[in-house]
Amino acid sequence: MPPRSYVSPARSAAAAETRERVIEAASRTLREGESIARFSLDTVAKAAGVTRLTVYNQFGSRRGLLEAVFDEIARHGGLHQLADAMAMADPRAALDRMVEIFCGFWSRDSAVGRLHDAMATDPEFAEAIRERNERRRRGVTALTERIADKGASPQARRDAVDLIFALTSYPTFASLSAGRSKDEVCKVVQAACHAALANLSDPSS
Amino acid sequence: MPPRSYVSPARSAAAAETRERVIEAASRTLREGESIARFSLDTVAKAAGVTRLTVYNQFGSRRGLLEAVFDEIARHGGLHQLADAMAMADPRAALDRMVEIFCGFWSRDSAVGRLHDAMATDPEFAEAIRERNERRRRGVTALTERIADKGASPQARRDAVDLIFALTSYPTFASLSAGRSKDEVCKVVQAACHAALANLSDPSS
DNA sequence: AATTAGATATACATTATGTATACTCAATAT
DNA sequence: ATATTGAGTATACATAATGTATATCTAATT
Repeated sequence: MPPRSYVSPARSAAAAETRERVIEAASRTLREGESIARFSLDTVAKAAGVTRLTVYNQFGSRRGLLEAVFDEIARHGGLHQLADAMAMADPRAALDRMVEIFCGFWSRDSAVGRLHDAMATDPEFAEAIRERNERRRRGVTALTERIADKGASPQARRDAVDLIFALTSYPTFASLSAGRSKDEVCKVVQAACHAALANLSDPSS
Repeated sequence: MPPRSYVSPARSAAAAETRERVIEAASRTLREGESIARFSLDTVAKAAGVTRLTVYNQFGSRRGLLEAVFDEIARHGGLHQLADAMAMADPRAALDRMVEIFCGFWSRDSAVGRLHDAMATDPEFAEAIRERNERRRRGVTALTERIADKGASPQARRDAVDLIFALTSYPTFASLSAGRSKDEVCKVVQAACHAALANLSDPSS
């Protein structure tokens, strides 16, 4: 008697909707809660109107849920604009645009801050987020290579990339956000990035 | 029958020694453990050869212990050199020295990284650490004011201060430390700080 | 009409923090 | 000398969170 497994459009649609509802409840809980420490699956489940076990059914673990929330935020965070930015003719303008896009991303949903907090307590989640940040690093590297003079040393290039990577990170954005609008932070970061690149084109150093 | 309370030199000395031993065990546990999540008072107590309740006796809470560890690290972290640095005649040289001192501090004991992780889960601990960082901010502010031209706008000064504050923070240090020695990180940060100050003295912008 | 996927109900194991109470023992005070 | 005190211990308990296990319910499919 072979099991007659099947896929059910109605069922999987309902499951997908449940999943969405849980993710929505989770990001809302992250946004409104004052610390990642108070973020429990129990709270999320209640907010979504499901059982805690349903959350485990859908995401496997707390970590799985957090990753799903991050990916959802990333989907609506405007990162798709990066492709256009990278395609710009002027690499310096492209970098400015990239900074703008990431400032928009970091500021769009305050849950990203809480997710960065979650990196501290869950090394595997931290690794997952770091991997997602590699895209930003690759973008910075590509633009830096396009900007750098032929004579610029590999070390100078690496320094510029790593510095710009740090400048465009969430922690830097959060630090500069005290008393500044998103656009103001953006300008400060852009200026700092310009300065980081100055060493690569001006051989006077 | 009034209670005849008293202070015992021998007892309080023994208690102080116990306290030291617990702090030492805690920082070692932080250093060797791979995540703040695995840092429990139970582990620390066993490592120190005392009971968990003794830890509560001495520090009141997990948070109290973490603050004590941070303060102990700060005591031996070379921050006392800041006074000399601030007294230097050339404010730019003073800032370079300040960056050097903080790079030394962040790199001296890897437990500081774990303590910064603990900020994510405990808002009150985070606030306590932020207060201790205010000293750095004040230092940066004072030096920036000494460096800035008379014509530099208040906003430009604030931007420089906040950027340098972010550049000299632990997260930036940790980010730049991937594949770099302490001294190499120091040089990168110093150069970035110089660039952040350029806008304040060169009216060509 | 039987079966299946998703969700629920209930229970349990484990790990932490934090509090409470009674106890041991060496260091003090009278 | 002897009672008392402070630091640490032993044991127990309350609470909260993650994660696993098992049986059950219900609507969608075959």
